[in-house]
Amino acid sequence: MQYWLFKSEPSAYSIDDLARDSKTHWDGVRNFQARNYLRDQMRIGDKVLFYHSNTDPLAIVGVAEISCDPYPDHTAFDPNDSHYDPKSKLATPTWYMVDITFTRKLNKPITLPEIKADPILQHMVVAQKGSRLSVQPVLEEHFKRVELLGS
DNA sequence: GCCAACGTTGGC
DNA sequence: GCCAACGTTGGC
Repeated sequence: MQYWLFKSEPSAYSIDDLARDSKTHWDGVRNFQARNYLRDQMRIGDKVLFYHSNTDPLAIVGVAEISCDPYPDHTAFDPNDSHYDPKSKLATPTWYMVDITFTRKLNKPITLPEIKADPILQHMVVAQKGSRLSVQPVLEEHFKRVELLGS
């Protein structure tokens, strides 16, 4: 079982949206490194930290769980979709997605400044300068610490 | 709104 | 295969 961090701009899709929907497709990933994590390593039952980017406050705001194995991202096949990619073919899809299911909101969101100030969490990928990956691996000790600090 | 960081594209 | 140009992400 592995741990991940998913970034989302709350104006596009927030933790409250996920709480309302209970479950969602994580579509639209169009970065090869993120795709490789998603397609090759994510499995049912993996745990996800939900992070709000491009907003105030920047913070880890909740926990979710991967609730299906990876499958082709069908939005890449749809010319009318903003994530359309003509190079992704039905027989050989370029892009993949997973479903995530809401677990809970943190009682206390862990803000990016708090992450950077914490002796353990400061090593998270999301705390590194220029860290743009929208889907990142998370170490178990980091996941546990976020749960501890956020409860 | 600015811009650093980084990925992708395409000319050569 | 190099690298300049360009586009995007996302913190500040």
